[in-house]
Amino acid sequence: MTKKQQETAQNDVDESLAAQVVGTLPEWITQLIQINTLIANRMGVVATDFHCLHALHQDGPATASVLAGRVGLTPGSTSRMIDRLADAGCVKRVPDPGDRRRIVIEPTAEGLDRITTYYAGLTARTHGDLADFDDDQLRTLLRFVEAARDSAIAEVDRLRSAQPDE
Amino acid sequence: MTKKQQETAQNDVDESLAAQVVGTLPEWITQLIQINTLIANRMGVVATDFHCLHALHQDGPATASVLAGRVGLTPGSTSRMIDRLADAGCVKRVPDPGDRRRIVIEPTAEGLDRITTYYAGLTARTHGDLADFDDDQLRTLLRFVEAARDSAIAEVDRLRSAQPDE
DNA sequence: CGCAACAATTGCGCGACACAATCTAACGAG
DNA sequence: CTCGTTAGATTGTGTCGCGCAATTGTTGCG
Repeated sequence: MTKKQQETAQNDVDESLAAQVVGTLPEWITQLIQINTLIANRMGVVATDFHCLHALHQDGPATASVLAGRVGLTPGSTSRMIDRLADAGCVKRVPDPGDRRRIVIEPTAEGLDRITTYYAGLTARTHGDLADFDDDQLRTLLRFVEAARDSAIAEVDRLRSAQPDE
Repeated sequence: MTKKQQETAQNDVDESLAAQVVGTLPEWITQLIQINTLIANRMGVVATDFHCLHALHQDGPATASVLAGRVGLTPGSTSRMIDRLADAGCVKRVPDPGDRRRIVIEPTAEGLDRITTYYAGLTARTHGDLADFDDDQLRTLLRFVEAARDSAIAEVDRLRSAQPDE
């Protein structure tokens, strides 16, 4: 438990710590999913809609089909989802002048405001949690979070492309 | 950018780093939700069912009504969800000998196996990500993840209890 | 011995999603 | 220039999960 450990001991602790981190993540994820659902319901939309609004915010405006690929929905479901988000005033359909088949979906200022507003509670808590860490530690956290995000993206791609039961 | 900074400069960097972490989290969450949905579909159940199975795994067996409270569903929906999970062989209903009204839901070994199996991909990636950090850094990560999990739990409680539009 | 309270389960309607068909627009071949 | 093909978005149709309310079985209290 001291700071100076042999490599073996350190490896043991290392694995134990890593396992603890990995074990805590699902508990965290479970709660985050709950939060997303609760926030979406408050916005008068479904969790998927909120997810879509997130995707628009993060990766920028996109057409319906591209958006369908991002959130993992069929084009038909995406079209109706856009209807709901548009009715809620969160997104707007912008026809593409260059190609009249394409219709770009972009979030409205109101839609983006709602994301930050409804997320404010969790954001504040997270900032509070981060206040306990110094600069170097924050860099460590950022490095991990970014790596975990990239891993999650890779895992989504794998699950999407791989055949079921394989 | 050097290691010796005035307090003001350090605070600036600090806030910037914290903001980066906070900003990255939603992107991560979005992917994690996707993964949960994809995994659930592969298991032949809905995302909510998988969520419920998680809750059983984390907090132990529970009755239907308690479970309903954990996952945020009505008792009726919970009952049918248990039907689906039972059909899939992931949980079993165990009558309480002491109170014949109560029926305890507990995950089967097969159900727990499926969680670890389907999560194996992401778990492996996460372990790979964590391999880049030393012991002290892992402690930092663990501390943050646990704090974030607790904050998420607190936020769920807040959103549940608070009135809509407030 | 009723009678209220509790726990789990169904009857019912709403709505989100997948699948397939439809419609418009752009592109390419002759 | 015209027609067939492709791409993109939308709309019928069915399925199914969920919330709400009523029902059944069980416990405990007066």
